[in-house]
Amino acid sequence: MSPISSRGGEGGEASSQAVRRGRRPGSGDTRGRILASARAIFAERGFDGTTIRDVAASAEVDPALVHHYFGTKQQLFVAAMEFPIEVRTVMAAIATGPREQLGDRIVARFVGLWDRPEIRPTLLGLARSATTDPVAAAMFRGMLVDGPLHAIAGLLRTPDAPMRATLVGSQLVGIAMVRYVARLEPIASMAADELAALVGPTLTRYLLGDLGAVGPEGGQGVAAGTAGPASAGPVR
Amino acid sequence: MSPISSRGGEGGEASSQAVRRGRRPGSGDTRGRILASARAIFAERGFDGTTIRDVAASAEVDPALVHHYFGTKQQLFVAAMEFPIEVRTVMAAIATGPREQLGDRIVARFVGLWDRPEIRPTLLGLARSATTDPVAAAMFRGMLVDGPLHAIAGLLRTPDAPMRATLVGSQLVGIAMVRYVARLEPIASMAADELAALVGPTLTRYLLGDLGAVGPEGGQGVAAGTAGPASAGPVR
DNA sequence: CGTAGAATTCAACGCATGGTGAATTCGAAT
DNA sequence: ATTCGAATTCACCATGCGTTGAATTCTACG
Repeated sequence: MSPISSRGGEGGEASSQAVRRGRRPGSGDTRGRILASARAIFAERGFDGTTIRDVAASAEVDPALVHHYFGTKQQLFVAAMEFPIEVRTVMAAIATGPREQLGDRIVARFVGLWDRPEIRPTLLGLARSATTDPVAAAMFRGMLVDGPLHAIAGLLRTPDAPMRATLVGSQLVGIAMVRYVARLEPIASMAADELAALVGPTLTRYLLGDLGAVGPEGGQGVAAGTAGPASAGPVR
Repeated sequence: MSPISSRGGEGGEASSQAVRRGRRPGSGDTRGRILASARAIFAERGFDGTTIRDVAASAEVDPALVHHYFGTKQQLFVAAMEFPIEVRTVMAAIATGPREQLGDRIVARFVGLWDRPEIRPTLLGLARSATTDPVAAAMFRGMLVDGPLHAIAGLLRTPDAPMRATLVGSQLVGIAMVRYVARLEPIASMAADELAALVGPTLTRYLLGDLGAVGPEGGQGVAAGTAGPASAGPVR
């Protein structure tokens, strides 16, 4: 398609600085450009749908250079999808405030993360690839479940904490899928705080509410008495 | 790997009925076997991760035969992921019963569908592929959103029905992802009715509850008063 | 200036993939 | 028995992919 690589070499034309090879003259942060391109394309098409050649083209670079910097495609993916989230800070912000709005704060932080343009491609790429690629699945899981959700579960003292945390995870994943992957209206275009007001109570109930006497056999989940946490009052 | 296609032809051994070609002797429903294999592999690896050769091998058939029956790979996908859900019946079952358990019934039906072994591969395949493939996305959307969700929204008479329905969709998608795709415990192994009891109230609130005075401009969403539909009760 | 090393590209290998067209074999109708 | 069409396979093609190794060009340091 593109006439770029038509390196015919016909005719004389020896010294008219035909093609550039070897190291580039000025050229700033090439490595960074590759990484950015990779992030964008992974976000758009997922792991399988992304080709190293596309990444290279988008970064205006030879495919071999991609390998030179980041070895295999999987390693490139890992490098591109890695980002620094200050889990500690976020958790602290979530834990602070009236408890009947715990869920609202979680949703707000969650959506707030996705709405940050430097972060969204990463999360999108992970989400798009996690359904297929095991590495992506592990990263996504480690980023949502083993991180914040585990921490949240730690805040609760009840034995059914894992279940509550997983319920929260399910609603969060659903929001991410509907709002950012599928882009279903009106949720896709909704303001963050509005969404938080709508979905927050769900999470609050999952975490602190009375989920009803459950328990398949022996009822280990009932332990929490009437409400959940043995501490003062669950929901206010 | 498999020594099957080692058609060496060494030595004499001319007439010992060497290799089978052409039409097979007895052979029942080959087309159906191909379809079943396709469904299983699509469910496991998604659209991108599935190769026609794998499907053919799993059905013990030549790859060309797959093309013979179902043209392109996309068409095979569409054929394999199609299934008859009696949306009408399901909807009727959902609409019948006490309205404060509307959500429970929805969750129960939803999970009930996923738990049926003939149907799960289809839904899994769609879910695994929808994040990447546009065709799969359209099918998934048409199956969940344009089908039941739209119908549910129709039951409500309020102007914010689409929003309520999409919220329901988000929680359902989240459950599907956590329970069937990611297989996170304890939700993955939970009994259907137990899950329904936990998540049902969320959906009931999304559909009928007072979601708080919302509205970016002009608060149109309040219409539902305290509980929701003002009519005698579309939900019985 | 000279030179080492990093950055960058070229050219290609090997492989797997989706797809095609002709050939072969069987079942069923004539 | 012959014939016709469906079922099934073979042998390919063209393409695109991830990856590699050697070559080239620039920068930085002595």
